[in-house]
Amino acid sequence: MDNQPLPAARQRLLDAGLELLLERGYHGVGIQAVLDASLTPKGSFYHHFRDKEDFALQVIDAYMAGVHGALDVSLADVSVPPLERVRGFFGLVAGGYAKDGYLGCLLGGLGQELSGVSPVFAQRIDGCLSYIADRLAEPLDEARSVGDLPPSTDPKALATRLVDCWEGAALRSRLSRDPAPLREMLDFFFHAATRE
Amino acid sequence: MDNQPLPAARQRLLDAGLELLLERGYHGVGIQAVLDASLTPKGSFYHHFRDKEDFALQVIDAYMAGVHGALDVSLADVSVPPLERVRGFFGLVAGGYAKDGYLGCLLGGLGQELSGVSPVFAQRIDGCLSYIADRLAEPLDEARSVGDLPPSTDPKALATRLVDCWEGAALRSRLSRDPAPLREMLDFFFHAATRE
DNA sequence: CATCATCTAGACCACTCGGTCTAGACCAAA
DNA sequence: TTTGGTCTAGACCGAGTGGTCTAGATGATG
Repeated sequence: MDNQPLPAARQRLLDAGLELLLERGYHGVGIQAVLDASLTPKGSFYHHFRDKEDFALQVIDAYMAGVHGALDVSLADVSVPPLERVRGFFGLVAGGYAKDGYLGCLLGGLGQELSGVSPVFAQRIDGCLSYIADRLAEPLDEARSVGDLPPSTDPKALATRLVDCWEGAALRSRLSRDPAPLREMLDFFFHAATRE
Repeated sequence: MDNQPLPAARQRLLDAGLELLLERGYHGVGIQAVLDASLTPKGSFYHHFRDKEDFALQVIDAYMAGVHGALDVSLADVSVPPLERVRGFFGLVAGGYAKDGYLGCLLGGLGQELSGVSPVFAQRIDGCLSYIADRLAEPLDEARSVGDLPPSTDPKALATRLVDCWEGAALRSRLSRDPAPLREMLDFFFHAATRE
């Protein structure tokens, strides 16, 4: 059902929306701006999306598709030590941030802006972050098994902490348009987590 | 010069703005909503503030005045061990979050929403976070001196990491309207930082 | 060709936005 | 009492918003 190639206009709108929402936020982007950026008339927009909220939620889905890909790529190679697989994931993500000029993470941006008034967005984005933590918990558990993390480690809790702290570092990176907070946060985190 | 009591209307507007901006964000709050919430006519608003941007920046100043107060209160008592002073600060901040129903931190909220398009807000908010880290670096340095932190600790870097990770936990707390991410993040952080 | 659903095209609408403007209330000083 | 600055009061404005509507282009199928 989803295997047919996406209509061109729909894909153009999602691509433009991803870029614009990351830069300007939900209320900072008018539908007209998305239309202009993607050279698409308004009729097409409302054919493919129910309204602006539906559009933004589908942009989040598109963003998460990229995250899923990065997770699959990073965590698949079991010949790499588990902690390095986790770091590799964040390396891929940071590489994505670089392409946008270090505007941080769409989940953090929309989450901050909308979660005060929209339970729909709040739950959706909270679920996305939980999903990432769940995926990361597996290699962390493996790392504990092979002795790369202390036996007292709770992999799920550690993964949640890692994702949360990453979002904080992503905010700081966005404020300063600088990748340094991301790398420094990972250095601290892995240094700290491996001690006990 | 600043010692005279603030005009009542100005204070009412700032109070209402703080609450509304935290909940709905910059573009989610119209000036009319601030006027309605503070029972103030529009003429007063534009008498006291140049425009909406100026207003939001002054709301940030008001927010930071509270942070300064919390820092002063928490860090002053040298009879308390330095690491407990730092934790005490975050305890006060978390208590403030509780009063709003765990909507997180205004700096994180406005920072995410506006830093993509407004260098003014980006630099202002980055400066606020840096200031907090600077203040926290002092007790962390003291903790290192008395042996509560490893000698290899870089107090300024550790303080910056702490503030960044706190902002990430505050986002998560906002998404779920739950204080747990805040406490868990602090537990992890202090456990980790005190190991070598 | 004829039919019909899908998608493009953009004019149009009601409404809200940030911001301006004028009028007047209030009060201290002359 | 008159003056003049500060602050309140809200009508008003142009621009832009999200969303609707009708018309037509397109393309697969009978």
